Amino acid sequence: MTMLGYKFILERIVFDDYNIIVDTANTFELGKERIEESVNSFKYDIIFLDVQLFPPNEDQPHNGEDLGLLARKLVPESKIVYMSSFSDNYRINSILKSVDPDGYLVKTDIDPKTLEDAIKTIINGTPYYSAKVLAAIRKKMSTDIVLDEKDKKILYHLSIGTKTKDLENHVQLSSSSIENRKRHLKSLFGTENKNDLALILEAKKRGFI
Amino acid sequence: MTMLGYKFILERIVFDDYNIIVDTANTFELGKERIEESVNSFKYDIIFLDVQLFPPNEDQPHNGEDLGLLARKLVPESKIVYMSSFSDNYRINSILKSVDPDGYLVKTDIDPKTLEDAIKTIINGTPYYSAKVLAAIRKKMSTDIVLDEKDKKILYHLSIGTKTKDLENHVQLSSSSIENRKRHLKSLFGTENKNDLALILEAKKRGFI
DNA sequence: AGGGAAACCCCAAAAATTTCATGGTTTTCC
DNA sequence: GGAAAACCATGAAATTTTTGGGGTTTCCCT
Repeated sequence: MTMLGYKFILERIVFDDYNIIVDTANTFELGKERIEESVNSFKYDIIFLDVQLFPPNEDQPHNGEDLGLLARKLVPESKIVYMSSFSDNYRINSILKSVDPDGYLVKTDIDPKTLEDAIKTIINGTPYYSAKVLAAIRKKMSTDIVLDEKDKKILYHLSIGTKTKDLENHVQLSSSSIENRKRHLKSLFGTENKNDLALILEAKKRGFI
Repeated sequence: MTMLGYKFILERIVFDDYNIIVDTANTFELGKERIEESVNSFKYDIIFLDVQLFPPNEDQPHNGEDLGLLARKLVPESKIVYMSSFSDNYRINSILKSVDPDGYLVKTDIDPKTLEDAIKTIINGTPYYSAKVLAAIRKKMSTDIVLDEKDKKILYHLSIGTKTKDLENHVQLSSSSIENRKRHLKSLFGTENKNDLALILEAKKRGFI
């Protein structure tokens, strides 16, 4: 439904030199096919992707990030734009890093007017990020805290409720090293001698989770 | 002259709820005064700053970055927007990190229309970065190379022509450690067994210089 | 309130990484 | 052609990180 809504809005935008035609696909497989077909025929100017194609409890292993990576590889000349319904910093940062899309729009940020702006900007070669995305980017750019993969994993697992003693199974470190790193993280985020919740909240506030 | 031009353009923008009045200051000292005065009287909604207030050969130790940091400290409620005439990634990244301004406009990116957009966006609480700035940000966000201060200094000094053997005077490392780090940098940037120029060009291309 | 699990802290040894001095080879440039 | 600079390899020293093994404190459940 929302996909069709966007198709409708997009096709009504008036351009000077362009005329918009929207193809749609509502599963990962269908999207993959569309992209693969486009390789040897008409390349899309812009490919819009949803970050989360399915509810996470489905047994589908693929998501919008994979599709973006595929598109980047097969049709690097097509612009890629994400339209995500949720806006957690971690996901945004992860996709900006791995896919490096030409645009990222959080759905609650956009209306027909800004969508039009976004498209015109992106066609023009300038990336477009909506307000919530810019906020996440800004947080990332203005911090000088850098975390390696292990630190990120620790934070992530703590945030989903994994117990410290069970972290060893996920992070490939001894328990005392994990304790060390947790201490270090807490000092980085200024939550020394506070509990894990304080650490997670601060890390979230600063866009690391 | 350009300052007056901006004042003129800004004061002609029509807002629904706002009415623009522009104060100006064309030296660091004057700008500092204006900001200090504003603390106990009328706070500016937006403070526009030029990155480079003076030609670098003047004996003035202060620049727009210092002024931004001062403003952040004295009047945190005022938005800060940089308008820079040059657009090297290093400077942009540095200011985004230290001052974390609400906007950054490269002068060649903007015209009266985008300036108006920028102001309305910023007043609205969303940061605004012009095209060249977004390009720099995008590069930064999509790389997973992280350099510490010493690496950055090495790159910077190499880029301005400092000889490797003279780097010891600037980086507080032994010459062989510098050689090591240079080797490491070249492998990070994929310029193994190439000369320094190749390294610098690649680092520049990726937004590190 | 009592007891057990988890979280937290401290320390010293082991392991890994980085730095450094040394001595050599290759490249650059006048 | 020759000297300076750049580059490379190696092993020892210094630094940082990891690890195990103590312990105490906090949390949580019945």
